[in-house]
Amino acid sequence: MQIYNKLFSAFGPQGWWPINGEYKQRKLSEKDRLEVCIGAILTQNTSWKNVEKALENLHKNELIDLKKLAKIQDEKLEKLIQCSGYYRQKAKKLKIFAQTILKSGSLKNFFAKENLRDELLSIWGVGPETADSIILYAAEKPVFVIDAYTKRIMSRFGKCKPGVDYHELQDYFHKKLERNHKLFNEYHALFVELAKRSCKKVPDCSSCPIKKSCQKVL
DNA sequence: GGCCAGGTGTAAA
DNA sequence: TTTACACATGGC
Repeated sequence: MQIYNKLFSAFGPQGWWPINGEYKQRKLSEKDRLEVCIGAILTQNTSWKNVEKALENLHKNELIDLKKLAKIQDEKLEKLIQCSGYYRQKAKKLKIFAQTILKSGSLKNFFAKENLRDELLSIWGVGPETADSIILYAAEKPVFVIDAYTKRIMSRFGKCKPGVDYHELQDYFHKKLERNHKLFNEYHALFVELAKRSCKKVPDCSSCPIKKSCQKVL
């Protein structure tokens, strides 16, 4: 919580996860939530910049739509999301995702499932981070999202080992923080913001790609 | 030109 | 169970 407070006072509220190019505070629509899911898959090991372009292409073609995604031709979808990298894999992932959700009828129904996280993880192409991003940012339920930034920064802060296991670090946050999806949303966004910034000095960071970022808030 | 980006699935050791 | 590798584009 101390780190959170430092980050928050340094960077302020992030209002995270851009929907259709802007930061929304209001209640998410079904389409908003679907866009978040699609974004979560497209951003796998990929910069958000590239994902934004792909999302824009999908919007233009009215493809933020489960039924359309479920049956679109592979080649067409691949072309639209090409700029986000791994486009053949991701096209397949999006289709499988849409087809799976449709079995429940809607995202709303799917999100209401008791064991939502396991359901998500059983979908091909959805791993722990993608599943948790969807739960936190689309379903708005409190799970803490761990990503490469979080691991790196926390190990810099001496809170974990560099190669810490995903769930081990997630448990750390779950035990320390109150279960509040807005807090988790903000916290994860602050980590990403920190990682994007630059700074002067940190002990032990000579080879860290984000060495310039961390010291500022320490 | 090399490294990194809001990872995941698969197959070999 | 752990490790290595494929997947692919764009920015710096």
